[in-house]
Amino acid sequence: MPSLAPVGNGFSGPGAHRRYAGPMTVEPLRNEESALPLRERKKLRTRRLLADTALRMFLEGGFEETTLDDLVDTVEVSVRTFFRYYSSKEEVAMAAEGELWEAYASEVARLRISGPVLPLLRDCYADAVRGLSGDWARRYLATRKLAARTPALRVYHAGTTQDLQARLVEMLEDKLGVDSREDVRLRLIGEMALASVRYGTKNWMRALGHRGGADGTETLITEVGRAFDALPGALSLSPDTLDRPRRHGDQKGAPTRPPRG
Amino acid sequence: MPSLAPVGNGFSGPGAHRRYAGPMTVEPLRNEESALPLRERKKLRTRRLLADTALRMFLEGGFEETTLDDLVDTVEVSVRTFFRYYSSKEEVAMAAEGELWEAYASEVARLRISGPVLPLLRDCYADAVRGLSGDWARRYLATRKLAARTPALRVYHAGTTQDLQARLVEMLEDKLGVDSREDVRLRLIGEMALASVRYGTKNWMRALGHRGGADGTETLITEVGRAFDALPGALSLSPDTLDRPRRHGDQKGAPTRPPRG
DNA sequence: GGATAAACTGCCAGTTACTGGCATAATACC
DNA sequence: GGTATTATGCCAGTAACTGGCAGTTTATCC
Repeated sequence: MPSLAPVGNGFSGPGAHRRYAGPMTVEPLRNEESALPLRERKKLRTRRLLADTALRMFLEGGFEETTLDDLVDTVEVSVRTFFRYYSSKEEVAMAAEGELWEAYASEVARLRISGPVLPLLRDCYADAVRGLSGDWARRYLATRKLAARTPALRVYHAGTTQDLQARLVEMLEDKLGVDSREDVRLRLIGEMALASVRYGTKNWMRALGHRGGADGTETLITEVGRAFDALPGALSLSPDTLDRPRRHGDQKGAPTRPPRG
Repeated sequence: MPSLAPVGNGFSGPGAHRRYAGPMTVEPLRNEESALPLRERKKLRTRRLLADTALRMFLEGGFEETTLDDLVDTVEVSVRTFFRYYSSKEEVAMAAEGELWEAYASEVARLRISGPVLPLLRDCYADAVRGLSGDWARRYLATRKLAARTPALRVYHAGTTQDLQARLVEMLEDKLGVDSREDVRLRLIGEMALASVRYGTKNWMRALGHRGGADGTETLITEVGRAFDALPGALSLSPDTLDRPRRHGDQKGAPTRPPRG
């Protein structure tokens, strides 16, 4: 067992249990969902109601302050049932992000590689976002805002991001036929792809914070794409190559760094 | 309050409490510690005993399986006291990494920037590692091995790494006199520095896994340095630029990716 | 050296996330 | 309409963590 990449069983609901491994949030169905067995539709409804209610309550009352009992009382399911849908309080809070990660992973999975890898990964992200429902962007923005002010969710977010990255690298290994342990660049590509996603998303949040979130989807894609494209230029960053005049002089204490050993 | 960067109060022991924010593991004293007030030395001893014992017990009996009561019984302190030294079970397990992060951050803090930033960050890492005690490399290797097989610790690790990155970027902003929101490259530099650290460390662990961990310190520095230097080459990765002949043919299911929208 | 102040420690009782087991109820299948 | 499947609820339990207070140890001041 090389690692513990997220499982991703069929979809939603009662399934595996493990304590804190990668979440398995999925929800791949959007339009096809009317053609589902009645029971499945009910489960899906519960699952969404849990995520939506949780997000709303956490935003209003705070993540730590809002107890799981509060949530399940509101949704009117038992605690035990909650844990058959989500494996932790963090997971239900970050459900929207879980959907994105799943979509991204499955875009990369269907990818056939020719040409430079990094732009391909950028396009996969765009396709993934476009594949999500119209309501998604709003939920995701709210989710990330909540996470920004909640330490436990920031940690959880970092964890799922790392998991996703591991999955991407693994898939790229297969597709390119190389072992990431032999070619340094492969794993670094994974790092940089996720770095771009993180950074682009941060800019997106800031942009949408002021103007209302009209069409978040396209803005998000633009920002993340911009981050991807900025990578080569970032490598050579030095004081001399800065655009804007930097304020010289006071370096905040600490003289030039003396050698340690 | 822009974010919740780790506090890093003086050193060790009973102090702040918050639930899950950035850890504050420090232990900056090594040789000077004999010249400490008696009480401080005692605290330091307890703190180290907790970390060492925890690491040993977790490695032998598993992180989840070993309970906090087991630990405090062995060390012979009360549970309440434990939480005055470490703010979570995860933190005590990853204490060695906490020390590294603190050392890295303080190296960067004393940095005066001239020339390309990335090589400077690479050297800071080297200096930080060299500044840690001789025992440290062994503890760190054990810590990371434990984390590799423990989901909760992988998540925690991802969290602290993100926190460190945020701190680095913040410090670079100050030193360069730019706002990372205005210059994309600044934050991406942070992403890539941490990416190199992560990746280099991974290689180090693999290298030291086979041959015993003779002098881990220098090997670690070498591997991380190598990862830093490989960054520019990684950006252009494409099937054509791969060194080794890639196995063609079977792309594991999934035909060429059809456009989604 | 002894008294006062400060800091560290232990105990207790409580909250909350999370889990296994089993009985019950709802749905699918025939 | 009867039966197998599967989701749900309840119960009791564990383990991480926290606040409060009392007791003890160390620093400080005289």
